[in-house]
Amino acid sequence: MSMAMPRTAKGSKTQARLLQAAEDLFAECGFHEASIVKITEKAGVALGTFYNYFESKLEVFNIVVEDLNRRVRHAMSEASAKHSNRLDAERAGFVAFFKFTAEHPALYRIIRQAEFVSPEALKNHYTRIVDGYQQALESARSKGEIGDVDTQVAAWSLMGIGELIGMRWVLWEDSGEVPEHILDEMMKFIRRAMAPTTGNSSE
Amino acid sequence: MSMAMPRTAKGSKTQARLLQAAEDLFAECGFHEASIVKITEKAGVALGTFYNYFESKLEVFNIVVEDLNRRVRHAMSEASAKHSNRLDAERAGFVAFFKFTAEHPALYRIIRQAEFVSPEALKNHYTRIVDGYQQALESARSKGEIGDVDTQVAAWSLMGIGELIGMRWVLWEDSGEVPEHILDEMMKFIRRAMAPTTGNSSE
Amino acid sequence: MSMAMPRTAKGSKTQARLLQAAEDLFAECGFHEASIVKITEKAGVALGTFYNYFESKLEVFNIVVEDLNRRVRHAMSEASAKHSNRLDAERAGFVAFFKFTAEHPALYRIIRQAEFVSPEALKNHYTRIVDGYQQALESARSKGEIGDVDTQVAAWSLMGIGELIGMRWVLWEDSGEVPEHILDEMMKFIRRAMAPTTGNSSE
Amino acid sequence: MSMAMPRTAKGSKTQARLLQAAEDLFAECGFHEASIVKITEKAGVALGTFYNYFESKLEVFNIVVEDLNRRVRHAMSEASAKHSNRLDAERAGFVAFFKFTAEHPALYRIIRQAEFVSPEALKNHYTRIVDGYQQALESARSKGEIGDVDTQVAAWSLMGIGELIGMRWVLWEDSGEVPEHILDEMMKFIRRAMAPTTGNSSE
DNA sequence: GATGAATGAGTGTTCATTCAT
DNA sequence: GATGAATGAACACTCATTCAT
Repeated sequence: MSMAMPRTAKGSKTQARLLQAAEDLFAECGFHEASIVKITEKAGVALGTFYNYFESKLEVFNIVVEDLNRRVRHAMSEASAKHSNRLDAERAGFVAFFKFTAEHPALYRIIRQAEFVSPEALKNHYTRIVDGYQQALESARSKGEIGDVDTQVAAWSLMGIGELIGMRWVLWEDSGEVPEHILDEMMKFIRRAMAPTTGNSSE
Repeated sequence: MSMAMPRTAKGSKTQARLLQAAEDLFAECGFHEASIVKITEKAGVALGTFYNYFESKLEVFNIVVEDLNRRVRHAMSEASAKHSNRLDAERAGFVAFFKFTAEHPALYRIIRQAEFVSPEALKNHYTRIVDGYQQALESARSKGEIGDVDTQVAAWSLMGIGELIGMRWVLWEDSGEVPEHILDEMMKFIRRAMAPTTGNSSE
Repeated sequence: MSMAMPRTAKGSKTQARLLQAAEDLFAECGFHEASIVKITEKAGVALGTFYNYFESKLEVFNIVVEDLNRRVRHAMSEASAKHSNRLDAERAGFVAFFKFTAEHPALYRIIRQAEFVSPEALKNHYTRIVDGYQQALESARSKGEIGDVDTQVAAWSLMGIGELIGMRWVLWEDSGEVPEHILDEMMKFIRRAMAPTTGNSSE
Repeated sequence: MSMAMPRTAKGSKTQARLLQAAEDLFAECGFHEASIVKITEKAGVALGTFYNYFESKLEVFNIVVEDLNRRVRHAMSEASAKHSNRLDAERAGFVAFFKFTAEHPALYRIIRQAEFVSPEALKNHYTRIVDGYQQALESARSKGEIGDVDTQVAAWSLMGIGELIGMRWVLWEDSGEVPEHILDEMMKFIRRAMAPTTGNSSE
């Protein structure tokens, strides 16, 4: 949240290099294995330089998490924004999420670390994404694009679906891509779950 | 996986105490903070005793994960087994899962650590649970209890839904329980997603 | 000892600010905790500026010690000077010493650090004060104001008495003042010790 | 105060070696320069071994201070005890103090460090010694061996005299001994200061 | 003259693991 | 089988000092 602002352009560059190195290493080896030595080596600066820009390893972790969170939300909302229909937007959002995941495996890997490293960060990350979902769903529901679902539950469910499908197909498969047909099936699942109620009811 | 078998009854007890202490500490402070000293202290034995029963800290971690996985699956399948209808069974399974989560926060907390500590353990954990789901879904589909869904995608989706709803309401709320109406809404969501196809079309 | 002379008035001011900051910090947190960063921050200048005025942390420490020494001796001799009788002068000197101690706890705190930081500084500090005492005693003795005491031993003894009484009542008591009756008792002690020999002898 | 008790004889020996090494090094290079690496090297054990016996560097420092304090007081009281007259006892006590100082320069050097390292330790050290003095003086006064002095002020004064004479002649002189005549003069000074009042009055 | 980025040796401390008893 | 002393590599972090701008 804080992150001392460098006073010179050179300083900014160094700080950016350190942040990138930290993100990479957290993703690659996790919080505990990503030592300051490794981070500074990767960034090509001396050990002590780290502490010119960050107060602690924890601070840099939090910054990286915040940053990833901002970026993934940006990617998702930008992708959704191109579609007027909620369900199309939904699909686009998921595709963006999976793409981001493929390009930044750091997202999953780092978030999971947060449990013990910085519990608040973990909570914030999920809450922010879900809040975005929920707002979109509220609006879609009022337009009749989706059925009369509980948007909060639906939002957390969507987050969960994306999370595990992403883990299974993006992270665990070498391709790093959710195959088209899996994506289709997933969207079918979601559409049915939230379809506008045309008199059907399973209760 | 192996875990040297104790020769005497006393030995078995010591080993069990160590395992329990390890599980507690992994859940409480995470893999890295849970030192062997702490584990042996909590178990009430000398430091060296640990290595009479386990080859390494990693081994005990894997055993704990396997154990938790076995227990949660057991709890879920036992709960489901009481119901003949798949969707009722589904609900019962989720309830069992949330109950287990409430009683063993270790499940989440430890699994997340696995990412870097023992990636295989992470994969196994999810895969086993999902495989169980999938088989149940296959069978339910052939009986017409659920629609013509892709069981693999559905299984991972259910896992994801349970995972995040559990995190949000069991782990993050003091009550440690998913409120009844949230559970209902979640089941509605799932039922609609997998409802037997009665001529509906989502395109 | 040297201390590079600033070329400009602004420079002199900066140097003075650094010296004051250093004195304050040495007194407050000790030599080792008083980092250059803290000193420059307190002085309101950039880190590097420190080295425009001082060669090293040690140099500034020595200067601070010398300075305190000069000031305390000045305070004491000025106070004594107002009295013609040695024993009255003595009392006035002690009062001045205690007052200085109260206003500059740095004196004790810094001097004690000197043991390892700059042994010479420690030695100089005490020697100079004691030398002053001794000269005054010599002169007083020749005038018959005090008895036939060994002035060197007496001088060191007086120093010791002042040192510990000051520590006990000025430094350790919140009041920061030696109570009147303690001062009186102390002076009685000293007077008797050095009283002109009127034929009494305790041997 | 605490200091984990070793469970085996070997452990006790190691702990004792570490304590001795710590005392030596604190005396030789001061608290800050006496690193754990140096201490363990001097003790001939591995770095980590230190932490089997002490919780921190500070703890070992406090223990060393307490220990020195106990020993010097023991040496002094033992020496005084042989004399029935207070003034003789006084002299013997000082001699013992100077002897201890010569053999354990650590005493001064370490105590002075305490200012910032462990202020309580500093206070305790002086207070305990002075308290002992004061009691002895009380008793001597009631027996008429010394005059009607304020024992508290006298005790702190004696402490101060011993402190500075010791520093000047034991620590700063190569001989490491207070020359006989200096000792004599010092005792004369003290005797006069506390002589039984035979009708004299300096006011 | 003033700045602040960069350095890297050094610190206290932790901890999984080994092994003699 | 149980113990606990011993190990030493590793860690996060500090700080006096240098130097290009």
